[in-house]
Amino acid sequence: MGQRLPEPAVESIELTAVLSALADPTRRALMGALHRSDGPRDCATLDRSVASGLSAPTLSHHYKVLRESGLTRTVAEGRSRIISVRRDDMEERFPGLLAAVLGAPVDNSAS
Amino acid sequence: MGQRLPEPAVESIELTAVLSALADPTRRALMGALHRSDGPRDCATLDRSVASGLSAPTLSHHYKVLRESGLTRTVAEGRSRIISVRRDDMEERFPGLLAAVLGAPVDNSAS
DNA sequence: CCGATTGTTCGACTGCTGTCGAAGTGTCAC
DNA sequence: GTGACACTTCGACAGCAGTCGAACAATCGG
Repeated sequence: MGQRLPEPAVESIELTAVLSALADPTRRALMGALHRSDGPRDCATLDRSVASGLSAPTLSHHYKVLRESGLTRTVAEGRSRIISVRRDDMEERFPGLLAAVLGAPVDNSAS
Repeated sequence: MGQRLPEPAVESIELTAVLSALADPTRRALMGALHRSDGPRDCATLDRSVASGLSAPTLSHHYKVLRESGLTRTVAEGRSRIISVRRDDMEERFPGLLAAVLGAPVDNSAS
Protein backbone atom coordinates (compact mmCIF):
# COMPACT_ATOMS: atom_id res chain seq x y z
CA MET A 1 0.00 0.00 0.00
CA GLY A 2 1.35 3.35 -0.98
CA GLN A 3 1.91 6.32 1.26
CA ARG A 4 0.39 9.65 0.31
CA LEU A 5 2.94 12.44 0.12
CA PRO A 6 2.26 15.68 2.03
CA GLU A 7 -0.19 18.06 0.38
CA PRO A 8 -2.29 21.04 1.43
CA ALA A 9 -5.90 20.57 2.58
CA VAL A 10 -8.57 21.70 0.15
CA GLU A 11 -9.41 24.86 2.03
CA SER A 12 -5.80 25.97 2.26
CA ILE A 13 -5.01 25.69 -1.42
CA GLU A 14 -3.84 29.13 -2.41
CA LEU A 15 -4.49 30.76 -5.74
CA THR A 16 -1.04 32.30 -5.84
CA ALA A 17 0.57 28.89 -5.51
CA VAL A 18 -1.71 27.34 -8.10
CA LEU A 19 -1.14 30.07 -10.67
CA SER A 20 2.60 30.09 -10.05
CA ALA A 21 2.67 26.35 -10.58
CA LEU A 22 0.67 26.59 -13.79
CA ALA A 23 2.72 29.50 -15.10
CA ASP A 24 5.61 27.18 -15.91
CA PRO A 25 5.28 25.54 -19.35
CA THR A 26 6.88 22.29 -18.23
CA ARG A 27 4.50 21.89 -15.32
CA ARG A 28 1.58 22.90 -17.51
CA ALA A 29 2.57 20.21 -20.00
CA LEU A 30 2.64 17.64 -17.21
CA MET A 31 -0.72 18.84 -15.92
CA GLY A 32 -2.16 18.78 -19.42
CA ALA A 33 -1.18 15.17 -20.00
CA LEU A 34 -2.40 14.24 -16.55
CA HIS A 35 -5.65 16.09 -17.10
CA ARG A 36 -6.36 14.43 -20.44
CA SER A 37 -5.54 10.91 -19.25
CA ASP A 38 -8.39 10.42 -16.86
CA GLY A 39 -6.96 8.71 -13.78
CA PRO A 40 -3.69 8.29 -11.88
CA ARG A 41 -0.47 7.80 -13.78
CA ASP A 42 3.05 6.68 -13.13
CA CYS A 43 5.38 9.67 -13.00
CA ALA A 44 8.08 7.96 -15.01
CA THR A 45 5.94 7.19 -18.04
CA LEU A 46 4.28 10.57 -17.75
CA ASP A 47 7.37 12.71 -17.85
CA ARG A 48 9.10 10.54 -20.40
CA SER A 49 6.27 11.29 -22.77
CA VAL A 50 6.00 14.98 -22.01
CA ALA A 51 9.24 16.39 -20.61
CA SER A 52 11.83 14.02 -21.94
CA GLY A 53 14.78 16.40 -21.98
CA LEU A 54 14.87 17.18 -18.29
CA SER A 55 16.93 15.56 -15.57
CA ALA A 56 15.46 13.50 -12.76
CA PRO A 57 16.07 16.12 -10.05
CA THR A 58 14.34 18.76 -12.13
CA LEU A 59 11.30 16.57 -12.70
CA SER A 60 11.19 15.70 -9.04
CA HIS A 61 11.21 19.41 -8.27
CA HIS A 62 8.33 20.10 -10.64
CA TYR A 63 6.25 17.28 -9.20
CA LYS A 64 6.87 18.65 -5.74
CA VAL A 65 5.74 22.13 -6.76
CA LEU A 66 2.56 20.71 -8.30
CA ARG A 67 1.82 18.64 -5.23
CA GLU A 68 2.54 21.39 -2.71
CA SER A 69 0.40 23.84 -4.63
CA GLY A 70 -2.52 21.47 -4.25
CA LEU A 71 -2.92 20.66 -7.93
CA THR A 72 -1.89 17.03 -7.70
CA ARG A 73 -1.84 14.09 -5.35
CA THR A 74 1.17 11.81 -5.27
CA VAL A 75 1.28 8.34 -3.77
CA ALA A 76 4.50 6.44 -3.25
CA GLU A 77 3.99 2.96 -4.64
CA GLY A 78 7.14 0.93 -4.23
CA ARG A 79 9.80 2.61 -6.29
CA SER A 80 7.26 4.52 -8.32
CA ARG A 81 5.20 7.63 -7.72
CA ILE A 82 1.60 7.58 -8.81
CA ILE A 83 0.30 11.04 -9.55
CA SER A 84 -3.21 12.32 -10.16
CA VAL A 85 -5.00 15.63 -10.54
CA ARG A 86 -7.06 16.74 -7.53
CA ARG A 87 -10.02 17.53 -9.76
CA ASP A 88 -12.74 17.67 -7.17
CA ASP A 89 -10.69 19.72 -4.75
CA MET A 90 -9.72 22.18 -7.44
CA GLU A 91 -13.29 22.42 -8.66
CA GLU A 92 -14.49 23.06 -5.15
CA ARG A 93 -11.93 25.76 -4.50
CA PHE A 94 -11.50 27.42 -7.90
CA PRO A 95 -14.39 26.32 -10.13
CA GLY A 96 -13.60 26.33 -13.82
CA LEU A 97 -9.94 27.15 -13.40
CA LEU A 98 -8.47 23.85 -14.54
CA ALA A 99 -10.73 23.71 -17.56
CA ALA A 100 -9.86 27.27 -18.53
CA VAL A 101 -6.11 26.75 -18.20
CA LEU A 102 -5.65 23.19 -19.43
CA GLY A 103 -8.23 23.38 -22.16
CA ALA A 104 -6.62 26.52 -23.51
CA PRO A 105 -4.61 26.82 -26.72
CA VAL A 106 -1.11 25.45 -26.35
CA ASP A 107 1.55 28.07 -26.23
CA ASN A 108 5.00 27.32 -27.48
CA SER A 109 6.90 29.87 -25.51
CA ALA A 110 10.11 28.78 -23.89
CA SER A 111 10.21 28.72 -20.15
CA MET B 1 -6.92 62.27 -27.52
CA GLY B 2 -4.88 59.64 -25.74
CA GLN B 3 -2.39 57.32 -27.30
CA ARG B 4 -2.71 53.58 -26.79
CA LEU B 5 0.38 52.01 -25.25
CA PRO B 6 1.93 48.96 -26.98
CA GLU B 7 0.18 45.66 -26.33
CA PRO B 8 0.12 42.20 -27.92
CA ALA B 9 -2.49 41.32 -30.56
CA VAL B 10 -5.25 39.00 -29.42
CA GLU B 11 -3.87 35.95 -31.20
CA SER B 12 -0.42 36.39 -29.73
CA ILE B 13 -1.47 36.59 -26.11
CA GLU B 14 0.41 33.79 -24.40
CA LEU B 15 -0.91 31.71 -21.57
CA THR B 16 2.45 31.66 -19.83
CA ALA B 17 2.55 35.45 -19.74
CA VAL B 18 -1.04 35.72 -18.55
CA LEU B 19 -0.61 33.20 -15.76
CA SER B 20 2.70 34.71 -14.68
CA ALA B 21 1.04 38.11 -14.52
CA LEU B 22 -1.88 36.79 -12.50
CA ALA B 23 0.36 34.81 -10.17
CA ASP B 24 1.42 37.99 -8.39
CA PRO B 25 -1.00 39.03 -5.61
CA THR B 26 -0.49 42.75 -6.23
CA ARG B 27 -1.31 42.46 -9.90
CA ARG B 28 -4.23 40.17 -9.12
CA ALA B 29 -5.58 42.78 -6.71
CA LEU B 30 -5.32 45.45 -9.39
CA MET B 31 -7.01 43.15 -11.90
CA GLY B 32 -9.72 42.30 -9.42
CA ALA B 33 -10.61 45.92 -8.78
CA LEU B 34 -10.47 46.63 -12.48
CA HIS B 35 -12.61 43.62 -13.24
CA ARG B 36 -15.29 44.53 -10.73
CA SER B 37 -15.48 48.18 -11.74
CA ASP B 38 -16.97 47.74 -15.16
CA GLY B 39 -15.15 50.19 -17.47
CA PRO B 40 -11.83 52.02 -17.76
CA ARG B 41 -10.24 53.56 -14.71
CA ASP B 42 -7.54 56.01 -13.85
CA CYS B 43 -4.42 54.22 -12.67
CA ALA B 44 -3.76 56.65 -9.86
CA THR B 45 -7.13 56.21 -8.15
CA LEU B 46 -7.02 52.49 -8.82
CA ASP B 47 -3.72 51.74 -7.20
CA ARG B 48 -4.26 54.17 -4.37
CA SER B 49 -7.30 52.13 -3.42
CA VAL B 50 -5.74 48.72 -3.88
CA ALA B 51 -1.95 48.80 -3.58
CA SER B 52 -1.35 51.84 -1.46
CA GLY B 53 1.94 50.77 0.06
CA LEU B 54 3.96 50.46 -3.11
CA SER B 55 6.19 53.03 -4.75
CA ALA B 56 5.40 54.64 -8.09
CA PRO B 57 8.10 52.74 -10.03
CA THR B 58 6.82 49.45 -8.71
CA LEU B 59 3.26 50.22 -9.73
CA SER B 60 4.42 51.35 -13.13
CA HIS B 61 6.21 48.05 -13.48
CA HIS B 62 3.12 46.03 -12.57
CA TYR B 63 0.96 47.96 -15.01
CA LYS B 64 3.49 47.28 -17.71
CA VAL B 65 3.50 43.56 -16.99
CA LEU B 66 -0.30 43.46 -17.12
CA ARG B 67 -0.39 45.37 -20.39
CA GLU B 68 2.37 43.37 -22.08
CA SER B 69 0.78 40.10 -21.07
CA GLY B 70 -2.38 41.15 -22.91
CA LEU B 71 -4.60 41.38 -19.85
CA THR B 72 -5.11 45.13 -19.93
CA ARG B 73 -5.20 48.07 -22.28
CA THR B 74 -3.63 51.36 -21.25
CA VAL B 75 -4.28 54.71 -22.84
CA ALA B 76 -2.17 57.77 -22.07
CA GLU B 77 -4.52 60.64 -21.34
CA GLY B 78 -2.59 63.77 -20.49
CA ARG B 79 -0.66 63.05 -17.34
CA SER B 80 -2.89 60.12 -16.48
CA ARG B 81 -3.07 56.54 -17.64
CA ILE B 82 -6.48 55.06 -18.27
CA ILE B 83 -6.49 51.30 -17.86
CA SER B 84 -9.10 48.68 -18.73
CA VAL B 85 -9.40 44.91 -18.87
CA ARG B 86 -9.33 43.37 -22.35
CA ARG B 87 -12.37 41.28 -21.58
CA ASP B 88 -13.40 40.30 -25.09
CA ASP B 89 -9.87 39.49 -26.15
CA MET B 90 -9.28 37.35 -23.09
CA GLU B 91 -12.60 35.61 -23.54
CA GLU B 92 -11.79 34.89 -27.15
CA ARG B 93 -8.38 33.49 -26.38
CA PHE B 94 -8.85 31.83 -22.97
CA PRO B 95 -12.58 31.46 -22.34
CA GLY B 96 -13.55 31.41 -18.69
CA LEU B 97 -10.08 32.14 -17.39
CA LEU B 98 -10.69 35.63 -16.05
CA ALA B 99 -13.89 34.58 -14.34
CA ALA B 100 -12.19 31.59 -12.76
CA VAL B 101 -9.24 33.56 -11.48
CA LEU B 102 -10.79 36.87 -10.51
CA GLY B 103 -14.01 35.43 -9.18
CA ALA B 104 -12.04 33.08 -6.95
CA PRO B 105 -11.66 33.30 -3.19
CA VAL B 106 -9.21 35.97 -2.16
CA ASP B 107 -5.98 34.66 -0.87
CA ASN B 108 -3.98 36.61 1.65
CA SER B 109 -0.58 35.19 0.97
CA ALA B 110 2.27 37.60 0.74
CA SER B 111 3.96 38.00 -2.58
C1' DC C 1 8.76 80.26 -18.69
C1' DC C 2 8.29 77.98 -13.97
C1' DG C 3 6.85 75.05 -10.90
C1' DA C 4 4.03 71.28 -9.62
C1' DT C 5 2.26 66.89 -10.86
C1' DT C 6 2.31 62.30 -12.96
C1' DG C 7 4.29 58.70 -14.80
C1' DT C 8 8.53 56.20 -16.81
C1' DT C 9 13.32 54.64 -17.08
C1' DC C 10 17.60 53.35 -14.93
C1' DG C 11 20.60 51.06 -11.84
C1' DA C 12 20.96 48.44 -7.82
C1' DC C 13 19.77 45.06 -4.51
C1' DT C 14 17.57 40.94 -2.74
C1' DG C 15 15.40 36.85 -3.14
C1' DC C 16 13.28 33.32 -5.69
C1' DT C 17 13.28 29.74 -9.56
C1' DG C 18 14.69 26.30 -13.00
C1' DT C 19 18.36 23.57 -13.88
C1' DC C 20 22.04 20.26 -13.14
C1' DG C 21 25.56 16.72 -11.03
C1' DA C 22 26.59 14.24 -7.02
C1' DA C 23 25.30 11.92 -3.24
C1' DG C 24 21.66 9.87 -0.37
C1' DT C 25 17.35 6.85 0.61
C1' DG C 26 14.41 3.32 -0.18
C1' DT C 27 12.70 -0.82 -2.90
C1' DC C 28 12.87 -4.82 -5.53
C1' DA C 29 15.00 -9.13 -7.75
C1' DC C 30 18.18 -12.54 -7.20
C1' DG D 1 23.58 -9.35 1.02
C1' DT D 2 24.46 -7.28 -3.56
C1' DG D 3 23.37 -4.84 -7.15
C1' DA D 4 20.18 -2.40 -9.99
C1' DC D 5 16.53 0.82 -10.12
C1' DA D 6 13.51 5.03 -8.95
C1' DC D 7 13.28 8.91 -6.88
C1' DT D 8 14.74 12.74 -3.52
C1' DT D 9 17.87 15.85 -1.27
C1' DC D 10 21.74 18.77 -1.34
C1' DG D 11 24.68 22.21 -2.98
C1' DA D 12 25.68 25.26 -6.78
C1' DC D 13 24.80 28.15 -10.51
C1' DA D 14 22.65 31.44 -13.75
C1' DG D 15 18.77 34.10 -14.63
C1' DC D 16 14.62 36.37 -13.61
C1' DA D 17 11.30 39.21 -10.74
C1' DG D 18 9.73 42.58 -7.20
C1' DT D 19 11.18 46.46 -4.94
C1' DC D 20 13.15 51.00 -4.23
C1' DG D 21 15.52 55.79 -4.80
C1' DA D 22 17.16 58.84 -8.11
C1' DA D 23 16.94 60.87 -12.28
C1' DC D 24 14.34 61.77 -16.49
C1' DA D 25 10.19 63.11 -19.46
C1' DA D 26 5.92 64.94 -20.37
C1' DT D 27 1.79 67.68 -19.15
C1' DC D 28 -0.86 71.20 -17.15
C1' DG D 29 -1.86 75.71 -14.54
C1' DG D 30 -0.27 80.03 -13.50
